[in-house]
Amino acid sequence: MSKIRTRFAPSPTGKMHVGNLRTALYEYLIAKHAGGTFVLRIEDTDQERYDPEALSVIYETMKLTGLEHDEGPDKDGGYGPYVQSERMKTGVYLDYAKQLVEKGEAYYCFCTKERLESLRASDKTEDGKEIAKYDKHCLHLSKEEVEKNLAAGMPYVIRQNNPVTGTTTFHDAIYGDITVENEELDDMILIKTDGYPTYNFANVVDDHLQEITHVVRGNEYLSSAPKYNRLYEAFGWTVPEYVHCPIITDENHKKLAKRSGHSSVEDLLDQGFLPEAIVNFVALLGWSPSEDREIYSLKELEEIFDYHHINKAPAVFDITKAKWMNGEYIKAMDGERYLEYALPVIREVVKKDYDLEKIAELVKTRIEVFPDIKEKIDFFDELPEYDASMYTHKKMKTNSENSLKVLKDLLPLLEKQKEFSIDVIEAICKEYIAKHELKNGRVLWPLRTAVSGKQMTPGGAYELMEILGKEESIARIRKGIEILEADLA
RNA sequence: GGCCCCAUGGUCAAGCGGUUAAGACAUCGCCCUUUCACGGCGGUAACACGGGUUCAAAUCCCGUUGGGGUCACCA
Repeated sequence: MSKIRTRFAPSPTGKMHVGNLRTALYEYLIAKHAGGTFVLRIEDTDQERYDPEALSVIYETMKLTGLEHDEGPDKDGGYGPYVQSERMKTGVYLDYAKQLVEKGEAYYCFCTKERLESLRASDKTEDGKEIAKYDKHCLHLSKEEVEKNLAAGMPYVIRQNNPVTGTTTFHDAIYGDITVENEELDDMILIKTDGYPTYNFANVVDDHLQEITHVVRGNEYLSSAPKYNRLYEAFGWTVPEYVHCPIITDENHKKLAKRSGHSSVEDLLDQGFLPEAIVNFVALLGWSPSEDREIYSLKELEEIFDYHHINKAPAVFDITKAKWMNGEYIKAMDGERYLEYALPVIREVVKKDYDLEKIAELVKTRIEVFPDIKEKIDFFDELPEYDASMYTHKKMKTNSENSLKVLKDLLPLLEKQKEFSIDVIEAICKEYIAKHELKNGRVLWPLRTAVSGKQMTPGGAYELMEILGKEESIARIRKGIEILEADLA
């Protein structure tokens, strides 16, 4: 068996869509699983939408997610160039297109855009949708006419010449054999007026020349696959293994689009997702391992990935589950790297001179994505306004009166302390609790409330007081006493 | 609208003719606990419908319904 070669062939036209990432990931996994080669090829045949920034986004994303290519524009493997605009300069696409013309599998077309538009306009369905299928107008041009037009420098395209009878069948690893009527096949453009090949054509030519064995793509390409297939057959080339993946949709079951807010890797990164969590999650969209497990590193995926287990049905991108998974990754992060991510977020909220690392530690098991941190620590810099009713907790058996007593009793004990470490604070409280034979909650609830002004905090009274320090803690307890006294008055 | 694809809980999904129809997220309850989380335990919840084939169908076939995709000198 020949060596497996897969390729990721993005167009640098915008952000990296999660569907693209998944395609890239599967291509990568198929190659790596079999010890094959993963190629990066840049398909920049659309000079109008070309965006140099998008190009760096591609490299950046690949690097971040660990999908390292074995060959590409920056890594020659003998199958270059790996950028289509550069390949075009070699004239390959035009040469191959001409070969097809000679075989009668393609033809020159001089139709203007205006004619094509009126063609579409004249062929509308009831609901007003256009049905676009070229009418083979230029197929019937005589050789002389073609030559004359060419010599006159008339703009032209080259179109594929599909038969109007019979059927075409192609094979897909996931969907099996699919057959369509040739009548349905549009004579798609191979070479554009600007001389560039279309994606459709360049893709086939390059995949052949670069000896790509497995072609993964989203199933939105399923309907054009027969046309690609005909191209391979027209050339007499071996058809690669097609692997069409189910589409990724939003919660409304529509193709995941920008408006969802999380359609691109960039969006996800901005929202505080970890690259490895994104990879893990996306791997499991439309594919599942045979064992019952959810968390996989890229390395582990390489070992177990089997593209035959890819699903057929579209998959909803469930941001809730994605967040859960990200939370799992955060919990498992090593301290140093965690801080790299957490600290900047904490600094946005906490400007005072507190021990930010301690705050980070408190919050680590309580977040799913990093921005979650913010609302959990907003009480550090400034004690929020709060009501005396916060001191009343049924289960803790606390109310304004007994809370007031606790705070008043504890205040002098705490004030005495020189060192305000968690151990010292805890010892004082424990002693007080024991002495009065109280439940922990009876004293710790009021204390935490006073010190934070919130009903939910990361960590408890001890941790918070230690971070806030003696001065601030005492001040907040005093404030609490004030609030309670006002309430009872 | 034509063509193509798809159909197991709210979501991701196991399942390949005989199962008490897994598991995960979400949700609900309990335990742990100074709150919230974490962790642990448990519950609710699914084979779209109708015909076949078969001793036997979530699994195979046909139809219906529903959903999606696609119909560019974009990829």
